Amino acid sequence: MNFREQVCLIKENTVDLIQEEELLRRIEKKGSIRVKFGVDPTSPDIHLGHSVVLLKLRCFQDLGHKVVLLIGDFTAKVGDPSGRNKMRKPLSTEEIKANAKTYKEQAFKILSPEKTEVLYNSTWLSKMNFSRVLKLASHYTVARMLERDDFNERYHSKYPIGLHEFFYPLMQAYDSIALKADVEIGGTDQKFNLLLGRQMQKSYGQAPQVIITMPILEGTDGVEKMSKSLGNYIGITESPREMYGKLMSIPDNLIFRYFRLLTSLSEEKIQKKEEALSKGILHPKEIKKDLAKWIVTFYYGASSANMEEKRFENLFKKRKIPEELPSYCVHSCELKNDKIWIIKLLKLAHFARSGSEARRLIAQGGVKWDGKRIKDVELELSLDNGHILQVGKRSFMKIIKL
RNA sequence: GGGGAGGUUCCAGAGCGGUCAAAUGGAACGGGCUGUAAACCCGUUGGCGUUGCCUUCGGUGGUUCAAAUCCAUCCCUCCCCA
Repeated sequence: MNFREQVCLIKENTVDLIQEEELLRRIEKKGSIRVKFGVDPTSPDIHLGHSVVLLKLRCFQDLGHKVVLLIGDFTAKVGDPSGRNKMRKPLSTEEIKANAKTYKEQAFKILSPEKTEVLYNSTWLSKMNFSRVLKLASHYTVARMLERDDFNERYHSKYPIGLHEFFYPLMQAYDSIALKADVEIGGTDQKFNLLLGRQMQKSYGQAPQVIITMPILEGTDGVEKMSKSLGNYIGITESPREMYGKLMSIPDNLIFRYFRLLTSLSEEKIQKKEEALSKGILHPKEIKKDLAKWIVTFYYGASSANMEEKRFENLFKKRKIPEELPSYCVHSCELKNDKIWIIKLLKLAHFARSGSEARRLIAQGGVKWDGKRIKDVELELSLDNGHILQVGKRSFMKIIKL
């Protein structure tokens, strides 16, 4: 692949690439360049949203470039104010350490460890003395700092901005100087920080880094950005089953966005699918199945993906009861005259948290016993072996007498 | 330091003496429709072997036949001015 083609591939699906020509020049000159990606070891669980940037880094690695995974163990003590309207609470050293470890493990599901250099910014930041900090700060002005959306908003709505928070972008910029980064990549929410890195490198007599921003991925609800706290995320350590199921439940308008940002399927092939969909040749469900399979295969391999696909078809399309299901053993001491009251069983099997909830489920027609809908809340069930209790459309449990 | 607002059920947020297990919205759950979805429609959302009873509206005490609602006090949050 020639250099120009490399740049085109890198550029795919990015939001910003500043400056494209500079990127080309550096690749031509060096062959292999240093791509910086900084992570905040605050929440260790990586989800598909984070994977967008990681996959782009992987793309760099596949082209023979080096990724510098920078763990912001020092900056975590400040907390990135990006997109926040509050100060973050600083983490303890132990938490940071533990998070960094988990992060690395998860990131290497995507990145190639051989082509990744892991560094910690405490290495140089903890050695900064006050005069060096002052020098760093003198290269930037308050007014420019306040241009940043989140600071601006906080400033005008009178939310407190810790003075130390101004140092977050400065420290991040200093990291680029320390690393002599050729490229820095991040989500679009990082644009300000990334640009500042460019400017500070110039102030320190270095060639300014190329910056790349990647889109922020919407979560499974299709509206909000994917995040753990909103509960609309798909974690990369989730089981193949969860992952497949969640992917199948994303809204249709997200299918191609996910294809572009989460798979390495070529743009050309994605466009073919889009076309086939709009012409009605392909059903959206089929394309979504493809997507789910792609992603599950990436993380767990083809056999897992095939298994989940089959299971899914059986469960949802054919409405069959899955072959393997969790079971619950009823202790004989719970039985009266060899029978158990349905309400009690629902509570024991954790299908309902209270008797009232169990009654509600039955009243609403959500409970089935061996496939037959239960209507009577007073029902007493006799348990010989292997009955199946179903609540809602998807939860099944085999009930066994102990 | 001075002034003001407020803490209600999962969340947001009404209620301001009885008709309140508490409006409305979000979320969740169940049913329907479907492609498994989304959207949409209907229903449910304190507990109890449940036509009735019991416990909830920041904590504690009080007024009253009756308190989420009134009073006192304590705790906590937020805003404005300095």
